[in-house]
Amino acid sequence: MKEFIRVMKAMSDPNRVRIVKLLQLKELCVCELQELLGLAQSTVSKHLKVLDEAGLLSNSRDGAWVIYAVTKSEDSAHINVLLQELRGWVDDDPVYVAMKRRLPFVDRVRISASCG
Amino acid sequence: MKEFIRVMKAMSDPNRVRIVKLLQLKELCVCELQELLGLAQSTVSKHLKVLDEAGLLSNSRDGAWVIYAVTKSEDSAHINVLLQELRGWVDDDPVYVAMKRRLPFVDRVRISASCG
DNA sequence: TTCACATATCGCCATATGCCGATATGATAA
DNA sequence: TTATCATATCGGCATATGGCGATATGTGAA
Repeated sequence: MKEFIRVMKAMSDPNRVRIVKLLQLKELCVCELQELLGLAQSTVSKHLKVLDEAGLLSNSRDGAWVIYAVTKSEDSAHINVLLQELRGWVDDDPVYVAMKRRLPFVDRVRISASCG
Repeated sequence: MKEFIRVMKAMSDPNRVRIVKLLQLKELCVCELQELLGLAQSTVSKHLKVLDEAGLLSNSRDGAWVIYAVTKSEDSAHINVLLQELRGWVDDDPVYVAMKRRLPFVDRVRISASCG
């Protein structure tokens, strides 16, 4: 029950849902999400923590950046069903649509790749 | 988005999840749910309103009782998927298991059927 | 080491949520 | 009609949540 509630609570906020849906399109670092969402960095970080603790996201470091992605592990089939269902459920949210449009133009400059 | 958030919020409370799962076994009136959940009547009523407004439940009158049931309408395929997923997801919650065991022994006396 | 950037955490505030008791509404029985 | 039962709504209280700015931590560049 606890796990289920954590997942539902995690998905109970529009900005968190938008984060998940953006990550379903492309893995992103915190600062990219911050720019897309237009929220304070601390707020984005807190949202990511909530999603992470619900088992919805995974993350990895790339230099100074932390790259977040939708979890791909097969250990929670239920979560995968929910994420799959989400794809077609909330595609018409205007705020999300606008973010999606801006997505290609938001990119970090990778320090580790910009030495040359 | 709004509808999705409403559904997620509705499913973000353990007692509401238990209500849905009990109703998946058998349609019930408010007083039966009240006894099973061990909550105040006003609290149960409020929970039912939240679930109802999320499109998860339907209700009908039977005399003085209001009988609640899980919605069966096909108009929201997403909700049906979620409800179906819920069946196998939260079956091990001890509180729910105890309620399930008590379910056969909790019943209203239907006024309209107890005249003879 | 020292600086700058990316991220995480902390403290605070406004609002939302879950609970209850009290009360209003709806329906049946007397 | 009046009394009673079932349900819904209201008001209040304690806690949870989402937002921000300030600050701490982690990483790479100089």
